[in-house]
Amino acid sequence: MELGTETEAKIIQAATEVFLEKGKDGARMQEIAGRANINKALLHYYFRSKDKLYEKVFREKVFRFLDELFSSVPQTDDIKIVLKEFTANYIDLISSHPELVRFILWEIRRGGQYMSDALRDIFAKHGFTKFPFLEKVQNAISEGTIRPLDPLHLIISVIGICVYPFIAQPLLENAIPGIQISSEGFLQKRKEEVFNLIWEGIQP
Amino acid sequence: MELGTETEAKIIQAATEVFLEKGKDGARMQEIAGRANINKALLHYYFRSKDKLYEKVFREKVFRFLDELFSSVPQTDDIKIVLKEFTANYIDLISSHPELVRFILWEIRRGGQYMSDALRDIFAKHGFTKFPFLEKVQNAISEGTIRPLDPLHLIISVIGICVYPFIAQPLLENAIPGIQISSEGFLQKRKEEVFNLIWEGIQP
DNA sequence: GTCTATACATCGATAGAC
DNA sequence: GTCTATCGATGTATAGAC
Repeated sequence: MELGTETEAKIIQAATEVFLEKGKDGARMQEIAGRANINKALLHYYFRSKDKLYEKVFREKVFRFLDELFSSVPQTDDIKIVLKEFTANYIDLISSHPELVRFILWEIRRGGQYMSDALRDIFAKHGFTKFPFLEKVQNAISEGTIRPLDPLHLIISVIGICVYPFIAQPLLENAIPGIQISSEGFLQKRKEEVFNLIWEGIQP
Repeated sequence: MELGTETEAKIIQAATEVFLEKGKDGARMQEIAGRANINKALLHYYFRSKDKLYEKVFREKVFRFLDELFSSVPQTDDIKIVLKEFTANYIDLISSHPELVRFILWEIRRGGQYMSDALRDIFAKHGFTKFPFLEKVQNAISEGTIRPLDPLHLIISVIGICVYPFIAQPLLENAIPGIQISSEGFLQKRKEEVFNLIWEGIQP
């Protein structure tokens, strides 16, 4: 388990920037080398190919993101607190890594294999056998805290509600004058509206 | 206003396929020519460059999609019917073009200019001055049919809920064994769960 | 309009000096 | 480890015969 050299770190840094901006196919090894202030040959010395470099960058970025995401699932069994905190944390997390959304979208469009692998790794690391959410929702239904519903669909909806504004960010900011998705004001309001909609939507 | 030749249609068809599969940068003119059963030279005869061809394909595809989407907003003022029909229609529409959705979203994260242009054109064509939804929601709030909330956030949430399963489709189908996003069973269930969550979520 | 042949640039990747 | 130089493949685009 090495820490990696300084040059390696510079390459990863530069590669991340370029891959995020241009996508895998649009990215050029020349540009990555340029931003890292080295030459192309050195890129291939450290990482064997463009594919390997991309995989390394993607895995690292996404793994950290998912790790942070799943660490933000509250420990309590109180479904109201779980939902409130998770949505707020999730929105905060995404808003502080807006570029990453594009990266992940790109990868999913390509088939989503890396993402699935990363998810599996995260599950293994945290010892999950299923979405940590799922069980809490099922329990809440059994106890009658929330109305009967399909937990899987609820989770999909919650994630969709949280993540969509950031996916559509350029479009929304272009189509709706004055809106600023990443502004503190919008995020604050968004968290309230999201939680209210979901919470009211699942009352018995 | 010509109808275009048969060859032109073949090219558009092939180009659409390849661009959707590989993205703009990943697409190769050679492959497009191959699928259209012509040679590369003819591509440049009909469309001057790869850029022009891409723009043409994207604009056409997206315009039709948005046109269909906005045509599916029900005419009635009954907010319950509006929501029920719109979500159902929207989910149906997306499920019949899942690759297009992922493509559009990726394109949006690239800057979204084409999309914004297309949106503006659609608004102009239908004579909208704002989201047709917005006014209906505002009226429903004034009449007390639904609780006070921010209409803009509601719309964002509704769209997010509908579209997200298809964005994450490859990931979901990989991570959750047995799930089939585009299957009739899932879609049917999805429509019910989505409407229930939203409708219950906005009750006074 | 459609083809073959080819120009020209750029890509990822490698060889070899230091 | 780091560089220059360059390879072979492939990309977009064009010239010119038919």
